Amino acid sequence: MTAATDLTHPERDAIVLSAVLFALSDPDRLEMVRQLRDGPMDAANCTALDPSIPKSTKSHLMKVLREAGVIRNEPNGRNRTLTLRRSDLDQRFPGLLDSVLDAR
Amino acid sequence: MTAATDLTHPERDAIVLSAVLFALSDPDRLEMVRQLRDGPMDAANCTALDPSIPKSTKSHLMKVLREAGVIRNEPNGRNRTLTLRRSDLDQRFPGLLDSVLDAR
DNA sequence: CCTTCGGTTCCAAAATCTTCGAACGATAGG
DNA sequence: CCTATCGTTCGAAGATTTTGGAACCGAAGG
Repeated sequence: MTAATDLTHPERDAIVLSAVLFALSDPDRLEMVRQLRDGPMDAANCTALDPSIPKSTKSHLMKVLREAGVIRNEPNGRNRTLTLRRSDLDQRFPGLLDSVLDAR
Repeated sequence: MTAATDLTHPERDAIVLSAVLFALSDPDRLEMVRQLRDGPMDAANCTALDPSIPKSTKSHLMKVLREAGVIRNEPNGRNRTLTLRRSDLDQRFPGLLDSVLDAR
């Protein structure tokens, strides 16, 4: 049934460089990724640069990151847990994520 | 009159991460950057994935890379020399360029 | 000079992305 | 059950990018 709770994620080997770079090229999306650096978070606590954006907009930002393979978005009770796909990204594109996150 | 030969380039410290990631997120642009990895090239020899694209389109691809601070584009006789701004990028975002170029 | 050879600029059309309200879905709690 | 909460999906409008033809520009060569 592909309920709204089962979102699709690309396999590690299907992650595409261009899509990852594009996903990270937006400041709001990058900010969210930075917040996930130290571990998973509930979506509610993970905010974009402007925390007052509508939820549909925020949902779309998460979607771009998820479809690019940057984050995982899984149901967790009545909210959702976001996880940075660190090891998948590190294996596929060694050094990329760290260099982006370390950039000031 | 700011001749067409004097194109503007951002200072090293003015290079913005988002713009660099965006510029590299296009396969055609990335291909051109890869070709510059081993040294400067004449623009005529540096091609996108599809070598038959119109010259105005190619010029636009180069513009995005240049304005993001990824490449330098300087007049050279009656053509132009493209140079990857490797040291500027390495100083500003250590490891980023290599990790992108090393990605298969 | 005049022409040719790269390449840029201008401009408008097409394609893609972003934004956000409204409707919907699933879960936990009363 | 019923409801409130958190998030996704839909759809349409707005903004940004991409594309490519036509005009233009400077440098080199006859």
